[in-house]
Amino acid sequence: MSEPTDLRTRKRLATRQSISDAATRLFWERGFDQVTVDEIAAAAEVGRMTVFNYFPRKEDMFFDRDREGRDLLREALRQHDPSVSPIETLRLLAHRFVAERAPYVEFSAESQNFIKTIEGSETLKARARAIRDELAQVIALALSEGAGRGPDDPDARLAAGILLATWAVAFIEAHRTFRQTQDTEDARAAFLAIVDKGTVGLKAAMAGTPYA
Amino acid sequence: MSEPTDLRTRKRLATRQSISDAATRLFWERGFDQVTVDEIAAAAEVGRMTVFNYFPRKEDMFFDRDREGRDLLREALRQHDPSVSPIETLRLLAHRFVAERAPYVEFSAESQNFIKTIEGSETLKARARAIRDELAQVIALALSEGAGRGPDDPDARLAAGILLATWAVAFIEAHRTFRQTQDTEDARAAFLAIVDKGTVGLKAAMAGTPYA
DNA sequence: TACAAATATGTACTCGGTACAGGATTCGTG
DNA sequence: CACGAATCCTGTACCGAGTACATATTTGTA
Repeated sequence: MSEPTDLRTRKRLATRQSISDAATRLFWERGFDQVTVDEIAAAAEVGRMTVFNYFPRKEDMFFDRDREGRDLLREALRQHDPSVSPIETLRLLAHRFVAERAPYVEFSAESQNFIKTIEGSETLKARARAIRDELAQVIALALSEGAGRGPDDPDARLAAGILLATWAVAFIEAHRTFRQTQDTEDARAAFLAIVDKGTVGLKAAMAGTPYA
Repeated sequence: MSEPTDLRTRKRLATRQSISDAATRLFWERGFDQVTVDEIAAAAEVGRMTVFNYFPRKEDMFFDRDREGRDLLREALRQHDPSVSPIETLRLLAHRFVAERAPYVEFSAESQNFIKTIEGSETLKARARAIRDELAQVIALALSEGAGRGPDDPDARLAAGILLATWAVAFIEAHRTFRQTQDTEDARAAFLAIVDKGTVGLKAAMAGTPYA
């Protein structure tokens, strides 16, 4: 995490950051679809190919921290307390994410704009759905592995699917709440209320499995 | 439903069908991404613009019956027996769909290829996810409306989200089962087992709401 | 038959993304 | 310090989906 002394990597990270910053600014100003990759390249003062070198898809400049989120999730699941059921662990994890204002799980004026930008672009919505499915797969894998079952255990997949559906609805509802009340605490409460409600169902569905 | 005597509409439908047939054949032969719209137009003996006239997106030629499925769902929910809970109605609906071999809910050698084609194309997977979300919205709307709640009632959204997650997992697992056993009945059983398991959870989550 | 509406198509364009190849910079080693 | 090799940056040329716009053709109707 400390500053790399390596000039090459320092430059590389700087270039990447410069592109990301330029892209973020332009997306914020005009919306995702109203910005071309050429404009981003020009704004970041790099060649067009350099942009694609760092961000294979245009959407990757927007969802820049999705890998981070996935790793965070995987890590949290890997070292979970064996005396607590996996599903309960995930519920607590959601609570912790909210409390700690984890990436993508905060409800503020800024995150409001984030949502608006996504909703204004079919491409971004598609990518959001894809990320959601990737997260479900990560969780399904972690669950089945933790239970000593095969990698495509149907129960694990069902649990992960229900869980991500719950989180997604909670996420959207929390932002809707914030939009109406402008109150972060209200939004957090709405988020957790839905997560808890979904968890009740999830536990019921997983009764008799190692996941409940 | 009967043959329209109108020449104009007859021609229009014939053209549409011709494009759809050509596209289906080519997708089947080479996979979605390996076929260009120009090739489809040539195979259907129409101009390229005509293709886009009937199918705004290339994916629409593949998921040609998605509107049909949505309407079917909406219709089935509109006229549901009030003595049965909405969620139970949806569970029975899933059973009925399987029994009646509704579009997209069959497990055969042919549908196997359908799945394989989707899995071979990121574009098709993205579209499948989008359709899934559209279906969730349809159900959420039907649920909230039936209960006299507002159009974005969180409970309805959560129920719809969990339901579609369940159906999606059931769908995938059923196809995986079929791939292994080549037995349609096994696949159906796998499908319904997951649907029922998800429904148990859904009812638990929705306890105290009008949907359970 | 003449006219309006619906349908079919061509041309030209935008934009995201890829293949490939060459140029520049930085790093390690003698 | 010099030199080769790896890494990074960039340009050119291309592909394919999708759109805008204009036009031609066909069909229904007065």
